[in-house]
Amino acid sequence: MTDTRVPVQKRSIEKKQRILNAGFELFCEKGYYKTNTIEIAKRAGISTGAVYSYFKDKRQIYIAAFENYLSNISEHLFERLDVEQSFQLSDFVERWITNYVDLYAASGHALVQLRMMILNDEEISQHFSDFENIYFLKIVEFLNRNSIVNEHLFEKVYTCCILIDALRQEKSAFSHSGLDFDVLKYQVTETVTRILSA
Amino acid sequence: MTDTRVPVQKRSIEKKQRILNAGFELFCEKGYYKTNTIEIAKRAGISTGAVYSYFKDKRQIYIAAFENYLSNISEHLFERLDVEQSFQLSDFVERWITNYVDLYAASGHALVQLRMMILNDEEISQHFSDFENIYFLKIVEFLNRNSIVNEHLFEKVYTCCILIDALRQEKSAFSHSGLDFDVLKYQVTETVTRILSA
Amino acid sequence: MTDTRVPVQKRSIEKKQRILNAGFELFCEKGYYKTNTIEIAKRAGISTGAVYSYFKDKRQIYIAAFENYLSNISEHLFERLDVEQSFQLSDFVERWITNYVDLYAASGHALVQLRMMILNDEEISQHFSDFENIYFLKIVEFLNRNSIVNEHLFEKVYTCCILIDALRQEKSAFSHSGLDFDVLKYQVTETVTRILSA
Amino acid sequence: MTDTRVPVQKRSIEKKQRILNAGFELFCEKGYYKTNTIEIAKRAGISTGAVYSYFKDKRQIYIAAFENYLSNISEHLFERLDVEQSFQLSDFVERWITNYVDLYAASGHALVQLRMMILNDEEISQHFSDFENIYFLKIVEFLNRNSIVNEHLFEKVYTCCILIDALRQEKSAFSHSGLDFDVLKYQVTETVTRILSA
DNA sequence: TATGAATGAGAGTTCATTCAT
DNA sequence: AATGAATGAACTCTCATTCAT
Repeated sequence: MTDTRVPVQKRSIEKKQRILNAGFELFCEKGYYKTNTIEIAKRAGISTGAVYSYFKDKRQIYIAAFENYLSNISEHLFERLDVEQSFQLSDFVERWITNYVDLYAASGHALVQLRMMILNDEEISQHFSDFENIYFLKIVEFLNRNSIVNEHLFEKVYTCCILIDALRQEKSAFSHSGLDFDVLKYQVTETVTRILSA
Repeated sequence: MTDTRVPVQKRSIEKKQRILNAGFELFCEKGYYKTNTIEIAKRAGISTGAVYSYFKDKRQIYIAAFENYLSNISEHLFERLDVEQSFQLSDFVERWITNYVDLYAASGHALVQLRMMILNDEEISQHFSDFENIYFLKIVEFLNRNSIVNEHLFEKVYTCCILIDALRQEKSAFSHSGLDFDVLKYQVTETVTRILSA
Repeated sequence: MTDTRVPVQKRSIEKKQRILNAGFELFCEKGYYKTNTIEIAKRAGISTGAVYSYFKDKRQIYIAAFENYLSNISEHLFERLDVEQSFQLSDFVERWITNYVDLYAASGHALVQLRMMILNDEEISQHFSDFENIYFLKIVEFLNRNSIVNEHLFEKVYTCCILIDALRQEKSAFSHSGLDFDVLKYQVTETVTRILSA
Repeated sequence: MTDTRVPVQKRSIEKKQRILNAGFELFCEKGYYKTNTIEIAKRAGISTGAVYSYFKDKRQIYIAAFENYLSNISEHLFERLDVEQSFQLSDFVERWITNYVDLYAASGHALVQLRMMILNDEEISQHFSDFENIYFLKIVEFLNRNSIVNEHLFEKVYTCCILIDALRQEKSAFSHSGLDFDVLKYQVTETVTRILSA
């Protein structure tokens, strides 16, 4: 079995990225099982065979694509949160929610698709089981740095994260008829602020 | 061409139920795409062909199995909520959370699997797109009957439902290391109560 | 293997006939391969199992059904041809053509279906390979009895049979747009008469 | 989902042709329903999967194979009929019969198999319902060009076509014991000539 | 004897992966 | 290095036939 190439040249790196983008798009649109490698190759503008010189198999594309996505988005989020100015909880919550919804809304079904694959595939599970934890811990750490040091902060942050993600999901994936997004956003902002200030 | 049988006799009904149970278990364990019909038949203790005299195709097994699951569990939940005694919000929240977690925890991955299929399969989507809404509305109605009539109640109930389901998920599907379940439960109970009493 | 029953009682004989009729209808409508035994049983008003106590397998139903059909129809045809009166060739041809078309038109696709099965199935082939020959020879014999004794009469009769069956087919199975049936009938009558009088 | 390939390169075109030939042979030998795709692939010297990159499904192989066959043979026939020389009816009939029998005899059962599928399969019916008409009309047109302009020419040509095909069938598919082929050929030639000269 | 639910081999088809070019 | 046609195992589903009731 040929080792999958570690791309060093510009062209190579760019191609690998094209595969990741094409794969990510398709996995989000149609799910892992309905996406086939030929289609990924086609959308990436390369040949089927080439895909396999960058990735051992379809699963590795999935893993890399979602790793890429999560780390990109997490990086962007924390960049936007970490503004140089005096820390105000209510400001922070507002920024957190707005930016989170914004950033994740673009790729609507990504997180549900990922959760499902974490359940159904051992290897994918191993790669991603911690990704949420890392996010939670980064938030906790960020709050600590800004002197928010509550009892049970981890559980509180977890609760807040869930609420914010529900808001994001309502916007980008599952809309429930009868729900007013702005009311919901207000509701979530209030609740998160209250939880963290307790 | 062969019509799917509508079982009327005991033996038949029981066999149909065995298929539903076998299917449901496997779909939860391994997901729709990794579960094959031969395996469903084997676990139900019948032949492949027999499966197809009860269900038109694999997708119909999925739909029936999850419909069965959701309606059963919803029925149980509302039975347990609807206790004859003076209504106390904090009692209600306590009962709601405890019973919800209990009932849904048993079949850990069911809801994530279902959500994924709702995203990725047109026909399944049509069958289930409303099931969450119905649950939310039942809760709203229940609260109304007990004189909880807030502004934006639907959005509030939605928020609460998300939190409670997150708690359930923490117990039965995705555990995050470092999270203390009891602390989380306390946290969720507090928050839900506060939201609904506002 | 249980021997298939030789029905002696009235009810039995009638049931066997019902299977033959149901089978024949379905085989003509949809062909051998698209007709299934459950459907035959259903149309015959008996159970699937019962079919197999009258016939060893599906193929035997086919064979018996077509044997039944062919002998019935042949009998009727020759009854109608064998009128007690002085023989006139042109009268005979007229009667032949009219009655043949009449009798066979009722079961439109039977003969094409049969021919195909004769090609595709060894056992069916053996049962029916002679059925046309017998018909040809009966006609030859009939003509001989009525003093039509030409050279190469067998080949002439064969040619006539083909023409008459083409007329029948035009009426009952494949119509070709632009063909006028009455003109064609006149054409065939003329040609047949001329061939036999030469 | 995978589009069927439209082959442009030599190798590809040749392979598609190999599938058509293998399919055609098998469909003629054993009929549509007894021929399976694995067997077609094997005889074409390729894998099962490859078949499906050239044809959407088994039925499309059938349709393409017979379309191919019919158009090839029709082309050859009319090439051979259209000799540059003064037109003589009796010469033409002789050439018609000889060449028709020759060309179609090679693939004995093709036409019976096709007729059966036209009866039993909606989609195949649509593709081929006109193929006989086209042949009849080409002959009519050919005769017109050569100044054979009778009343009811279409019906006459139809009758002739039937006779000639019966002769072909006698040679290549169903032989009737006791029939002398040469006598029959003479008989058909005579009859066709007489019909067309009337 | 009659039933019709059950069987399971075998069909058509898909698609992740390979490899000759 | 790149291509994309080819592979073939594995899937879903059908139906002639059997056999417990």
